[in-house]
Order: sequence, then C-alpha cells, then structure tokens
Amino acid sequence: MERDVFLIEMYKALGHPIRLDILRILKEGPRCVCDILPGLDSEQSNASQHFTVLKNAGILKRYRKGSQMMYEVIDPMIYQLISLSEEILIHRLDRTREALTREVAHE
Amino acid sequence: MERDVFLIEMYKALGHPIRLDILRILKEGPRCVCDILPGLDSEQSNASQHFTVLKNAGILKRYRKGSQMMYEVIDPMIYQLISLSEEILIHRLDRTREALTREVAHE
DNA sequence: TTAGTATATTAGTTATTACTTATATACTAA
DNA sequence: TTAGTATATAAGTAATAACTAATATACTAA
Repeated sequence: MERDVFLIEMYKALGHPIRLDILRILKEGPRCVCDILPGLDSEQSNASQHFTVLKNAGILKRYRKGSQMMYEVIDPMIYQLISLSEEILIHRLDRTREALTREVAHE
Repeated sequence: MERDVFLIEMYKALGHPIRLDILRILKEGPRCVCDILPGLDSEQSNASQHFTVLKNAGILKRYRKGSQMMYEVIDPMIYQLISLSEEILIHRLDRTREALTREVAHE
C-alpha cells in the first residue's frame, strides 16, 4: 500500500522521546517554541529539527505570531493514538506481573 | 517518563513497511515464517531480522513447531492501534480535499 | 549418520537519523 | 539603521537502523 508511506512517517515521528515530550506539552494547546523549549531536554537547534519532523509527518502545523513561532497539533486524535499505545503497554505489564505471580506460586 | 522507552520501541517497530506487512499477515492468526515470507518483499535473512525487531518490541512472540518457527501477535490491540492511525490519516486526507474544494470554488 | 529444509545469527556495509556548531532569517524596539 | 531576541536552516559528525552475504542451529527424513 502506498498510503503506508504516511503511516510509517507518523510512527517514526512518534518514535523519539523529545518528540513525545513536545506532543505532551502541546496537548494543552498551541504554544510558541519559547514556551516549549524549557520543558525539553534538548538544545534549541536540535529541538527545532524535531519540530520539523513532527510538522513533516503531518502531526503539527506552525504559524508565526510576531517574533515567535507557534506550533499546534493538527488533529487531536493523535492523543487517542498515544493513549491507546500506553494502554497496550499497561496491558503487557499486567500480563507480565500475572505470569510472575503464577511462577512464584509454583515454587 | 521511563515507560516511554517501551512506547518508543513500539512506534519504531511499526515504522517500517515490511514489519507492517508482517503484522497484516499475522492478523489472520499464528503463521510459520515459511507462510509469511512469500508475502514479503524481503530476503529470508532480512525478514528474520524484522521478526526479531517485532518480537523485541513486545509485539510478537514465537515458538517452534517441528522444523518451523511460528510467530504470533501477543496483543491484538495492536490492530486497533493501526486502525486508529489509518483513521487519522483518512481524516487528514479529507481535510486536504476539503481545503482544495474551497480553493477551487474561490477561483 | 547424512542430507535437506527452515530459520536465526553474525559480520560487514550502506543508508538513515540524531546531534552539534555555526550561521541565516524574521521580527521588534530603541 | 542598529542591536537584540526568537527561531530555522545548513553542514559536518556521530549514532543507529537496514540490508546483504555467509554461516550456524534445530529439526526431519532417509
């Protein structure tokens, strides 16, 4: 499928801790870079490149507001996606815990 | 967050066309490598490494069945995740189409 | 045993992504 | 204008991921 190109770009964009941090900060609404940067563990230039990755993946858009650059999540459904991923993870941890409990019981 | 490591590994694992293909084939249920390989655009060795990535990301598990190696999706919720991603994409295409229509109307 | 099949693993190479440093651009205010 | 602030972009390097080719392992059947 050729649409997969976009899917894959989206997954790749999500696959970096700094970019997840950016998305979490933007969950509160549009923010300028100056307000996001302090929450990131990254230099200005590097962070800026991460913004670009998220923009190119179709997740963020940006616009200028005076001397500041604003970033905004295009489609809040992306947060459903992240939540669902987290659920899957929790699901997994639960299973692991369970398996562990069974093991201990058998000793 | 330290749990992010696992999230990120999951997103990274999803971010490759061959690995998405593998998951789509496994949607029908457990399959041996021999049955999956023909559906992939990849050499045996390379494919095998993609299986490993999916396994290490906690998405697949495997077990031997005679001379064959079986792979199986651990948690079918992963397909919800993929569907949701696809929805987000469709959503985006709809918006783009809409915007285009408006533009043409204004000409 | 031996040969054959199925598949994983290793090592080497190539391609892609991330990061760093330096610089450019856009804007604001003096 | 000029200086300062906010941020992007470019170029180079380092780190990681993907691929290829060769080999190893586990099993089966003769």
